[in-house]
Amino acid sequence: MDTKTYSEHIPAPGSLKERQRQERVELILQTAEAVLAEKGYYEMSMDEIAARVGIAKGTIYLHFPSKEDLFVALFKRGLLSFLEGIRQVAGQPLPARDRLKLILVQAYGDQRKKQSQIFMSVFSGGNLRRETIEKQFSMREYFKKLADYISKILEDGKAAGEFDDSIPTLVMLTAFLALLNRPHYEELLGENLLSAEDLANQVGRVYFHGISGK
Amino acid sequence: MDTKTYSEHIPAPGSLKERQRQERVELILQTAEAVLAEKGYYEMSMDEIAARVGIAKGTIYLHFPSKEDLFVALFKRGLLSFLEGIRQVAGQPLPARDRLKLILVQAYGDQRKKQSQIFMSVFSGGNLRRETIEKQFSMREYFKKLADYISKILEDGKAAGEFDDSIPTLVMLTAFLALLNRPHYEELLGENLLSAEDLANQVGRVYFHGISGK
Amino acid sequence: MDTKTYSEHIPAPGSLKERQRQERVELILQTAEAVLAEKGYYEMSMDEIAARVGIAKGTIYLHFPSKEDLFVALFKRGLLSFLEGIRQVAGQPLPARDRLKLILVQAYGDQRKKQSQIFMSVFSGGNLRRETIEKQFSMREYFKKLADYISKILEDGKAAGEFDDSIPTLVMLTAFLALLNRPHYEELLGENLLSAEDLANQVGRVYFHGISGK
Amino acid sequence: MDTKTYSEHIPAPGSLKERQRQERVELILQTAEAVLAEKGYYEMSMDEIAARVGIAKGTIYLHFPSKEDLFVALFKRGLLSFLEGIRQVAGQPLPARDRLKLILVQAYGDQRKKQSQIFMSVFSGGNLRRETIEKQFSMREYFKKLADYISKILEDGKAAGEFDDSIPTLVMLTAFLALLNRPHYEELLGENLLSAEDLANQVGRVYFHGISGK
DNA sequence: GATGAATGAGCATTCATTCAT
DNA sequence: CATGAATGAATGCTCATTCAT
Repeated sequence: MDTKTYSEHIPAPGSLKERQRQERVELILQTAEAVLAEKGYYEMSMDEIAARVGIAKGTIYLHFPSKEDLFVALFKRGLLSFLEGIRQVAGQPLPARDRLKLILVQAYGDQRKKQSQIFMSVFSGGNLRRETIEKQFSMREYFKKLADYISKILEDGKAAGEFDDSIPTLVMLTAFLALLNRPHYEELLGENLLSAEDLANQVGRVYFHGISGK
Repeated sequence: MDTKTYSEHIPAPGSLKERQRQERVELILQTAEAVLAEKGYYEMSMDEIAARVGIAKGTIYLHFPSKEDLFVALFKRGLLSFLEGIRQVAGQPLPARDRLKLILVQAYGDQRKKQSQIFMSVFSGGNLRRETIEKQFSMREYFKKLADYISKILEDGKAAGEFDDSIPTLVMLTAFLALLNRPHYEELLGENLLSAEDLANQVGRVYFHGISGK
Repeated sequence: MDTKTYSEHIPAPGSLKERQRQERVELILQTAEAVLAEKGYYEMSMDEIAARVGIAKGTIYLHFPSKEDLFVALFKRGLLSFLEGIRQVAGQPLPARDRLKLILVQAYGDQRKKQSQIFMSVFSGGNLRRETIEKQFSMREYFKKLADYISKILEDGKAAGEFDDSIPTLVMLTAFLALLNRPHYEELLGENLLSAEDLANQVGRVYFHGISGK
Repeated sequence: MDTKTYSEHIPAPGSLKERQRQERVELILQTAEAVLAEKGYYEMSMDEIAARVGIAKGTIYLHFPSKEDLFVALFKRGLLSFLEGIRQVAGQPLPARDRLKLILVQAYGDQRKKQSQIFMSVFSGGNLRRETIEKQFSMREYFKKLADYISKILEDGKAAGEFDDSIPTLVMLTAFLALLNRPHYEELLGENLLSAEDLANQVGRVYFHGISGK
């Protein structure tokens, strides 16, 4: 333990104060999210976040003990949000392939969910900050969950005769995970970016049927 | 302008001086590559590079006007190396699917080619440093080439009856590009990382035949 | 001006309110004393004091306009406490040398009197915070008193034939004052710290008889 | 080991570069010494030191890895300087009491030696920064030396019949060490501060003969 | 050309103090 | 009166970049 908080106030959960605090924290998180998305971890400065929120720098430190902690909070939020999306999809009474497609859609964009995006980008961003995150909470457990949700869908699909049960689930999973990163290539190649849905459809089509001729 | 060194004095191309300069530049690039791979852009310091090369910090600035320029040089190198790998594969007298699998292998690892790795990691690392790079040279042109090589293979495949010619090449291409990022999930989920080849096989299998039952 | 609280409203001296205020102030002083003794001025934080007392940080500022003022109040308290100890000793019907020895004991330790300790430590701590203190109240007057008490004892001793009256009282005083600082050397050199009394005895012996052979 | 120096340059001991470096370091030390003496550790800022020296802040960090290190260097310097003074005095062919008096003079002032002063003030300044110092080098060993030099003189004195050999040397030493701190009382009490020599004479007189009447 | 000491803008973090509730 | 969230000036430290030698 390193923190030197002396005043550990535990306010009533529903009180006005507490609600205001929550709002403040939310505002900071949203702003930081935007800055992080724009500039990345190293170029996101506490000064800028504070300025954009319209508060003093010190105020951020009232809610997050350090830049790293703020970042981890952001990442965790993204991860949980992403996971929650998947959980909901996984439980829906739809054919396995439709569920998978919905997951692709979520991963590819769904602009409403910048949170997921943050998660995805950090996530796929190589070794960037991984160490930092690990120090604070175990991602493994959450990734296990993620993998479990997807594996479950895949197995549902096999059971329902939708998917070829001669292919090991793990292989299917691996390929699917590889597809989750939205390719950055597009921005570079092309004029018009595909919508999350269109992209998911194209990718999904291949995922399900492959490209081979008969 | 494409050259990144800014020596005003252009020595005779084959002279001793010039050869030594080239070696020096090469040494810097290789070292920086290693550091970049280990620590990422922001934690790669000019001091460390200089120390590892065994030259003075100022000397780096004789060859690269800034850290960003050095980075861009590195990235470009990686991109060209990757592209060259693809060009070679594309030209080989192999079935299209084998050629595609070789490309996957190259993207997924091929530890001998740290250069490609650098390229891939930066590349898939979200917005990281993209701006910077764009300022210096147009990636678009190179990506166009990359896409062209792959599209060519896909069309070869269609012509040879290997691939389903009712699927637009662009769709195939999009899905293939989405697969090029090696998923980071592995490290998190699992015990044993797959070799580049194994991973390419699994992913390739799905890419070619899909996961659907008949 | 000597009072350090700046409440504009002066309540009836014996009222309940006033008594509670006094208690509050006393509690703050005691706590601050402890923190100051433990951590020193710069590492004593208003947050910690408030937390230890169990009040809000702002409340401290109701009674002390600034950290410096709080410190000065503490110092003054220590000084007065030390002075009071000396006053009591000075008035006792004991041989001069016994009274001096008691003063040494008080200066060297007397663990019960943390207040005196605070005073002594700040006091002997070089220039530390002197300016600050001077801005707020004149120590000179109190030191004059301190010197007067001791000089009086020394002169009592001369009159009683205990001390050599060919030595100017001022010289005796100077040497005595020099001895009042407990040497920190001990902690560094040695195993077992002497008790305040043992140290006073040894130092006193030399003070009274010197170290010369006959 | 924590340092991240990459370029560990080992220059020729007598080279011009090296001499310049020494001068620079010396200048920083002297300036820092002055600031430390004026303001104490916590209010000595790296900015101020740099400004006074007329260099950039970063330059200080070229020579001292942190503020703490700078401080420790300063303290060590003071300690060694003080010790060296004592060593020289201890070896002189003078009566023991004259040697002790010289040591008092040195401790009390000798304005030329601000270094010793720094040492003395930190030293007597309570717990201030002790921890910090200990982390970096063992003071104990040096204090042992200091105590040894003085003990040696005391025993010389006993052997020569100057001092009463019925008093344990340790007692003599303890009292002497207690006298080493120049009393701060003076500044407060009096108009005219005594010169280091006058003070040493007065204190010495009492130390040698005590204040008792016959 | 090399060198590496010097630079200084930039950044995370702390904490005494204020003031709206 | 009491509170404690908010403030923001201050500070230690880093590191890409420059330039005199």
